[in-house]
Amino acid sequence: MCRQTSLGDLYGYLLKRPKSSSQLDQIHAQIIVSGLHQDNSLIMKLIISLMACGKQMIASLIFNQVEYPNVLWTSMIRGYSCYGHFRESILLYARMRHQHLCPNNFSFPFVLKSCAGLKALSEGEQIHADVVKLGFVSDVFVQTSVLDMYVKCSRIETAKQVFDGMTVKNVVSWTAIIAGYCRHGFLDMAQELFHDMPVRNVVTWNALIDGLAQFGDIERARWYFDHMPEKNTVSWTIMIGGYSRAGDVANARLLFDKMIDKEVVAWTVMISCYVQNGKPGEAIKLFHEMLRTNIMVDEVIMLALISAATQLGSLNVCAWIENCISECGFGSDIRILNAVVNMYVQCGNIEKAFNAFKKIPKKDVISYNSMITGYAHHGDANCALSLFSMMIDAKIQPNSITFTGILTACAHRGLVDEGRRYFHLMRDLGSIVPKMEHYACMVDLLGRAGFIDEAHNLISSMPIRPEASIWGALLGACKIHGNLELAESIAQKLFEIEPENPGNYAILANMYVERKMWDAATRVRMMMKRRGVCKTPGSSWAEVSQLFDFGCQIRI
DNA sequence: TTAGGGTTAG
Repeated sequence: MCRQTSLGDLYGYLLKRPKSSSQLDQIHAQIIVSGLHQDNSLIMKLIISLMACGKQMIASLIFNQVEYPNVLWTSMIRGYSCYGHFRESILLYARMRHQHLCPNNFSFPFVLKSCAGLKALSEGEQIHADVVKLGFVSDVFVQTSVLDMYVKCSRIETAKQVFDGMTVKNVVSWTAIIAGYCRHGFLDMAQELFHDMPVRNVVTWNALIDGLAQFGDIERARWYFDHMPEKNTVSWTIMIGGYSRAGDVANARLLFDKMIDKEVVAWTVMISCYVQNGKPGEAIKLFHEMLRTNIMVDEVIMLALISAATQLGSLNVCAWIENCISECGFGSDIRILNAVVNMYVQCGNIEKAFNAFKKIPKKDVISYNSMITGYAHHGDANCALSLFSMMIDAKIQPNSITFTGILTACAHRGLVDEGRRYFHLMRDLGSIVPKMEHYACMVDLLGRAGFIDEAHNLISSMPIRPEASIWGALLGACKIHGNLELAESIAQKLFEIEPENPGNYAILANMYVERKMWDAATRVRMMMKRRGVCKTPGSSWAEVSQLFDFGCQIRI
């Protein structure tokens, strides 16, 4: 760009929406050199372009240097909102109001979208108050945004009140409230409004079909799909997704094959359909088919594919996926990198999981949790614990899932002292209130190691009602350590809480058999028969083997 | 301003 760039040239460059930030730097420099840095119209285009390529910090600096920003406030609010910086968008709106500046009809839809995105109801309500106070109640754009904000913040009744109060409604307002009812499962209300509304567009039809498909009324969804006046790719995709959720892979594929213009979303839905319905091989096959088209692979389809590989459990496929990830340039997407760690953990290859973990440049709590849990299930408590130390050193705040992993690791290896220490550390370090699974680990750990009273006391001290699995762990410990008296009282409790679980009967009966207390064993066996527990399907292998020990006939 | 995709720790 030459130094004597005209104003027209600068507009031209900005209207082309250049993607490279170095180009934008040059344009910005040129604007300054030309003394146009207070030209709001030009700066507005620069700000939007900067936002589009993720340079919101620079956009903000430029904005702050403009003496009379006027309409630029809205540009900034819009830029933040459109590129997902919802918090910044709301904060800027607040700053604007703090300076007693008045938002315009374009500011509201964007800042309200940010509130919706964050489910920031309280902020949304304050902005709604501004809408009323500043006289935008008859603006259909603004009112529809208010309505939609309430829908997304799960305040469907308030949204309906706003809708009813609107003096002017358009197809978007009607669609927004119908989509709101669909989202919350009020399908009758949605259908009533759908039939009442004067004009419908394809978005309205799609919203209703999606609602019906989401909530399982796939046949009615199909009826609307077949009767809609015009379909777009979204309509087809919604219907395929509906069949997928209903487990109807054949119909999903039938529609997918009939689709003319398949874009990446449709491919993702079909691939996920195979994954969610236990056909990961088909998912991979379909992805290969997609690669033969001109469709661009994106992060979302890559995550669906990782899911397929995780389910498939083939290391060759995993390696191929890793290759795809680096070829596509997704190597810095933390969601993808975490999913890869999990993929190897689930496939049982802890070394490869750790290699993938090491490659994550900026690890987050999920990265650490995936790996710690991987080690825990793999029985490698030392690695799990040292990773925990690394996590603390890296200033990553552990959460309740981290401690579930740590306590599981301790329980697997019988590390009682460490388990006790981490159980207490949980509160001290992270102010984390122990949940059911933490208590379950501790009871299992203490009980197996023979600290039955301590485990029992821990259960008694629980502020939440212990689940059957907690008592089950203690019953198992009683069996290991031959504490019949406590086992009897726990078993009685379990017979009431989960009378259908054959394992509890089997443990108690086996304990009687070990002591040659035949009558007592028979009583348990009779109770089990009376309740038809033997025939309960879905027993775990541990339970089944216990039943065989007990001499009970079980049909598998 | 309204409609469609995925995922990770338990």
